[in-house]
Amino acid sequence: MPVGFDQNDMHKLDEVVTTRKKIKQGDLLFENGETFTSLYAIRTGFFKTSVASEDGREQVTGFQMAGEIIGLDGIVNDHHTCNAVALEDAEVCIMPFDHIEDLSREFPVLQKHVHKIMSREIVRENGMMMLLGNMSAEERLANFLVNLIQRLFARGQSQSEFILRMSREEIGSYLGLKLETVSRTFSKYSEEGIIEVKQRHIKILKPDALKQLVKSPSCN
Amino acid sequence: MPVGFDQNDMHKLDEVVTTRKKIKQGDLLFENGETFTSLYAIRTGFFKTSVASEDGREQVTGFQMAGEIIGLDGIVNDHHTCNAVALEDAEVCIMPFDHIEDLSREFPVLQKHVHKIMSREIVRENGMMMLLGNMSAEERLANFLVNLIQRLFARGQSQSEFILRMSREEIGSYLGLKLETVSRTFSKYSEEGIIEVKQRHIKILKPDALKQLVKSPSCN
DNA sequence: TGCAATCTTTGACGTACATCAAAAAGACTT
DNA sequence: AAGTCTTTTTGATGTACGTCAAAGATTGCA
Repeated sequence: MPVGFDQNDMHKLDEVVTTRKKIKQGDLLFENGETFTSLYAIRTGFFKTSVASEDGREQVTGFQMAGEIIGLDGIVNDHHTCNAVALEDAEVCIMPFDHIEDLSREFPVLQKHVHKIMSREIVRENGMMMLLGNMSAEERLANFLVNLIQRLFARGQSQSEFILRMSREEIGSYLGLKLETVSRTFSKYSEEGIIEVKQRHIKILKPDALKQLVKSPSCN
Repeated sequence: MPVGFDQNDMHKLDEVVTTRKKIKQGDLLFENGETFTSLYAIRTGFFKTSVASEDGREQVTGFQMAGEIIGLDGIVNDHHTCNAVALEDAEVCIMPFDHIEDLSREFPVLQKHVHKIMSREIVRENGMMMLLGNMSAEERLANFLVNLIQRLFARGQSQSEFILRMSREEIGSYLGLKLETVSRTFSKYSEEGIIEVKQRHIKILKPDALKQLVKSPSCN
């Protein structure tokens, strides 16, 4: 993943990434309370992470796609504090964290990489706090879509057309809204000709109109 | 800070922490856009961190007190993405991040420490997402107070009586509420005999009643 | 010591989103 | 292909919190 290695280094780094695991749609990769041992690099598929309150309310804390890392929450207390569920059949690389720590003492560039991944997550969550604390339903959904588009684009997929991997309820949970509000807001965009919505199939007609609705540093 | 060192190690670690800086109440420790060089360990005083949207809305992302670390947001892009303001006269240790990285390659226990600090922040923000996405005003404020009490207690201060370092507006911004709602909720608790409020002076009368209002894993 | 500025409280009223409900559209099963 | 289950959409109504406004309280400054 990181750059600046010779062949020999690469072999050592490969070690960290040897074991793979397939997760079926709907299955847990890890869950709250589980002992933390590894970070996971998503090779294919799509995940959501969520936390739950004592009385059972669920908050989706993120949607993760190929190339992204999950499991960082487990480092502090050697136990995971959130659940990670595959929203479609997926494959991950299991990266034992002890091993990552050993190697990143040896390779400064890996060390830096790990630090940046963690800091990026902190910054993303700062952006989510802004979204949840200050933004209207319309702004939240626009933000969500623009962010999704950017990440799909970075992976070489179409920016103008895609299929949502998650339900209205999961989007709502992520954005601090109820599913009905998410649905209504989709309909509103649709009426305004900004997007075309057919269930989970989304077509972006006016990307600029959408970006204009995003008044806040988009959360990466 | 971390344990498991001999004298010799300690001297090396001390290096990281040599430079100190005083910040006057109301002054910035760092701000959005500023180049990132260092993390800061708060020795004394009280800070808030906040992010701003394009159109100027502010979201307080955290309140930090003695012993806590700020600046982690700057690591990803070598620039800070939030503002850190002293809410009272403060003193911090400046810890150049390059130096931290060098030393943590040498000392596994420091390395682990750094990782845990970052992961702790991620978990805290997960809790904030739950708070902002799912909780009522009453639950949010109870959560805020219980968290504050715990942290003050950990520092040997009174759990039952303290002075808020921040305004109603800043509390509101942190909790995704308006200052009037914060004030009203304080008044409500007061009427119920749970706390006593005189401006920024808070006395906790029924700590258990407060804890019962917190239905979610308290955000550390 | 008084006056301005700021912060906090409280009241009256408005609104964005939640809730409740039911129909419509897909998806899954046998 | 029919039937069940789940998801999504849409409408009608409710409410928690926001907005606007004004009166204390506190702090700072001259």
